Amino acid sequence: MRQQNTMQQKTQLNKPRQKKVLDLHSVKVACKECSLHQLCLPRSIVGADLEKLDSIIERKRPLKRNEHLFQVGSAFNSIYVVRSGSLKTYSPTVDGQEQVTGFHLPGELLGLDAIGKGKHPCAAKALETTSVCEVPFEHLEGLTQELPTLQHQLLRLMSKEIFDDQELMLLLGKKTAEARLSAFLLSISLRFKQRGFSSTEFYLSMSRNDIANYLGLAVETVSRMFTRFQEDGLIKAERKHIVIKNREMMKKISGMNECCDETDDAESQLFV
Amino acid sequence: MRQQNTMQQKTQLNKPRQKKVLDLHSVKVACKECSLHQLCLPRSIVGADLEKLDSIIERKRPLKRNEHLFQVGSAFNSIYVVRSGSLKTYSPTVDGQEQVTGFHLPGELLGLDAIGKGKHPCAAKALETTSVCEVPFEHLEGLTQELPTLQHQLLRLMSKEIFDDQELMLLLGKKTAEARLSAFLLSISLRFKQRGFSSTEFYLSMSRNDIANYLGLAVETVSRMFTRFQEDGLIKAERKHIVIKNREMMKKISGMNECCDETDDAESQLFV
DNA sequence: CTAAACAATTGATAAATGTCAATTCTATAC
DNA sequence: GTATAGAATTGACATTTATCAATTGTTTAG
Repeated sequence: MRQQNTMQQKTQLNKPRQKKVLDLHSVKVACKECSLHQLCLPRSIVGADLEKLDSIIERKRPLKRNEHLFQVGSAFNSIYVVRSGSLKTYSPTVDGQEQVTGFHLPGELLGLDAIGKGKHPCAAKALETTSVCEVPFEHLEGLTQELPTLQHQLLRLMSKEIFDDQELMLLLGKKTAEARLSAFLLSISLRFKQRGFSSTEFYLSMSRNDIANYLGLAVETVSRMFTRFQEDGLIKAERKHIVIKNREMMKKISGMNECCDETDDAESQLFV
Repeated sequence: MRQQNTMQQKTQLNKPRQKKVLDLHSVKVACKECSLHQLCLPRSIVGADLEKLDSIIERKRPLKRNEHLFQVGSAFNSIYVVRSGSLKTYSPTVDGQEQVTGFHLPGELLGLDAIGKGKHPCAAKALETTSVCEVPFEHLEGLTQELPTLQHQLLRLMSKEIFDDQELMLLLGKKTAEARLSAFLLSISLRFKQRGFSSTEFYLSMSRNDIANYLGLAVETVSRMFTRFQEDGLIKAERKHIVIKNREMMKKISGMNECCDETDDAESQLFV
């Protein structure tokens, strides 16, 4: 067995049993002690400000696989930060199918798309055991009035979200199946890296079906692409366990801009 | 000749020569007198607050067709509101092509995707003679500290942008060529309607090439779809002049959710 | 541990879309 | 007004991807 960290495991490793241990019943770990602290908090927020921020954040019991964080059309009250595990967001389509709109890894946000209309345009479902921080939006908005840095941070994060969505549109709009899957894997890889996980070896928590749905392809096509990538020595794929073997070639195939590259530095992921 | 209002003409019509006329050299019309006033300003901003807001907004000379508002990679200083005319935004791709990421009609915003990194990830080019309001972001951010309503408005608008992008991703990800084009036309139609233009008859300021590029299709496919839609009595298309003849059928073809429907009320378009 | 449900893969075929090429239409420059 | 370049349309053909069907592998519930 080689070393195979799921998002779950990594989070656990980072926070070995200390004073307060993450347990399924009472999750009450202050922001200061959270394993995602460095990723999650704006650097500039410290001391008393940090206390303020911490005081508004609610920690919910972890979600089990397939449990919903919120449903389509439900009232928007909070935004969420993934602490460990992962979720997918999806919308219902006219024909009763679901359409996957995104995957959310540790340190990433959910719910920003709901601010405008005051209700969630999509549902969020856990892909594995997952814990999130809940940030009541009214409180957050109030706090931003006191803390200009926080406001700036929030605007930056929303802007990043817009930017990322547009990146993805580039992908979905134009490319072939192999370009899409390649770019998808690189995107996941980069996001893992930004959170301190391995960028060359990781577990995909989502099914082939979810990936296909997300990329606008048939499951069979995705499966065939995985096979082909493997034959071509680009990756090693054993079900959900993925090893990136030839990143450069994958970049070429995906037709990615440089901007989607590792040039992204830590700054862009900070939050609340 | 039937009545054919371009975005240009409509804007002119709404603001017949008054005290201050829009001329190509010195555009200095205060927000209060702007034809987009009702669309553009949060209702709640009045009196002294309006003056403040107005004071930070700069008005540039109109752009001619094919002129750039900003280039890829240029420093982010301001966000922009389209007053009349229209623009497209696009990114360069690896193979030197451009990839169209969006079209921007009167009352709509540009530049929100640049806040995060401090530089524009895409370029913006005028599709016709176009005038915009420039809102220096630092000033705006400062103002939001004084005016909570404005802050709320800004967050809502950014959220809407995220929401809209995800709508589009749904489209690009999954659908057939006819679904894409149909949804595209309905989207344009709805946006015209929200700005007070006709939703059944309008001019497309962008070329078939731009549309195809945007939708991730070949020009030829788009052209054939236009032809087929016409044969099927869905639309009447004479080059850029479009008449929607069977909106219901088009909705069905596009596989759109109800949420993209006319249910969108005026609230969602207000801005700065 | 076993059965049953589900997920993933693979093959054969059909349908959709892209590519190449030719033609017509439109706008622009002189 | 005419010439020219660009945009849009149309047809023939090649390629990609979806669909249908069968098989294998994996997880879950009892």
